[in-house]
Amino acid sequence: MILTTPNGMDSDTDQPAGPNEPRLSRASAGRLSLYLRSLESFRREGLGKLSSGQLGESLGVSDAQVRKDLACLGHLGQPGIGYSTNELIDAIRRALGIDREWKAVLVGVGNLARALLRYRGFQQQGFRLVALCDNDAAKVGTTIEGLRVESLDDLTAVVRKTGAELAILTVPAEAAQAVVDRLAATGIRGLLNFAPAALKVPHGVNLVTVDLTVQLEQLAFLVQWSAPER
Amino acid sequence: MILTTPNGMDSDTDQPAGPNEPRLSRASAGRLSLYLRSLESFRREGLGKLSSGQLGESLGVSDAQVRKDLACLGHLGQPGIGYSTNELIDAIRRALGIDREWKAVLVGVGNLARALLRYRGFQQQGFRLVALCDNDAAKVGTTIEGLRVESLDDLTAVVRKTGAELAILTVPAEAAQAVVDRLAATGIRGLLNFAPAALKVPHGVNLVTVDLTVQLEQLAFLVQWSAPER
DNA sequence: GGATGTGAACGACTTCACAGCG
DNA sequence: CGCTGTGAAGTCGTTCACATCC
Repeated sequence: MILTTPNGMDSDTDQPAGPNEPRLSRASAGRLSLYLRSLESFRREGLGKLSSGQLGESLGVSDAQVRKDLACLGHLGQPGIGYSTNELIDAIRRALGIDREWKAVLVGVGNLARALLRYRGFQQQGFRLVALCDNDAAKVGTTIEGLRVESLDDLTAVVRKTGAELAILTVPAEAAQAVVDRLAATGIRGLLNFAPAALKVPHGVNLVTVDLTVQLEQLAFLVQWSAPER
Repeated sequence: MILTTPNGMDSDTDQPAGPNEPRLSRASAGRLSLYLRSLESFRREGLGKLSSGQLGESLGVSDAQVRKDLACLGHLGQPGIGYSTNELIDAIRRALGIDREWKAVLVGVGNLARALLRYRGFQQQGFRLVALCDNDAAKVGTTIEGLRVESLDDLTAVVRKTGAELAILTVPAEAAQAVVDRLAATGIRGLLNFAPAALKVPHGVNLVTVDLTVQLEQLAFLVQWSAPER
């Protein structure tokens, strides 16, 4: 499988062209995650089969869009019948690369980090937080949710020992780039960044940034220019 | 100003067509937030003027893209010179509707809520958390960061008294839809949802969902299908 | 009949390229 | 000359419509 690489904005995932299977755009990948969430919910309700229309409706996506997205994963649907919930879930997890466990190290032990540590949703999707790092000497050595806080200086050792491939950044914006550079040097392959900063990552390291302020601003924008006049 | 309404996916911001100023796509709006972050950083460094190239480079956006985005805000650039940092910041804040204070009520007092409460970035961008609600009787009446936790049953009164227009949802996925319905009834106009659930909002209420698991999945996807074979 | 898979049409967004201004 | 603003061209993604299969 190969993914299409439209505009950049973050990450620098250059695609070193593999075999020419049907391409999976990043937009599709984003929706696949959502389909997965819906499908799991449908499965809990005991629904074994569903149509593109049903799946789409729950998310506000057109049936055609759903079929297009799913078509990339192979011939999973049966005309006249629909898709098997279980097969879809498996196929999507495979396509997203989450049909296995991913280990992540959490860098920056603040309130957000604590919240993420206690969040069960990550585990459920196969993400495991295996280590904690911070440069605050007062925090190093303390234990949170069963994990000992390690020094930032030991980053390389920690990554190597735990085998973490991903890192979650919950450090202040000013410190973020420096931490990224150190993380890149450890061979980490993916970064989930919560700092409100535009980060540069070297080739081969993937970056996804979640800027909560940006999300709030988008919301304000929508509200501001939507219906009822004020 | 009026915004273009491409595909839905979340929110239901129907655009009741206003005067035909240059349109601001949602994609552009997302970038404007990022420009803003960069511009503030440039300003802190004392940079009074900059070009579309400089601004774009810091974010991995082409200079042409930056100019196109900024062109919607009026004639701000001077050929041969560039843009004024201050003017740009003001114009973007106006365009995004954040040239004023937005009050928000936080519903669901868990770890994430605590992290958000302590996060200073919101205040800095003009977002103020003015109230806290939870349906857990054990939490009601306690105080966090100077805010008293109110009962969910008092939601309407709380919203009315504080004048909150936005709500931030940090409740479990199962509870989310019910809370949304109650919030919608209070006349809230925007929702920032952190629950991993596909929510339905009535007409006139705007929704932005931040699903942290989705973001991690995107990252796994990128790493999985990027360079170095494993 | 009911639902999939898919080319073709369409629309939105991005990049290109250049005229025009400071 | 440098940089903006902008039509034109190009690319990407979504919707339509229908042949096809159960």
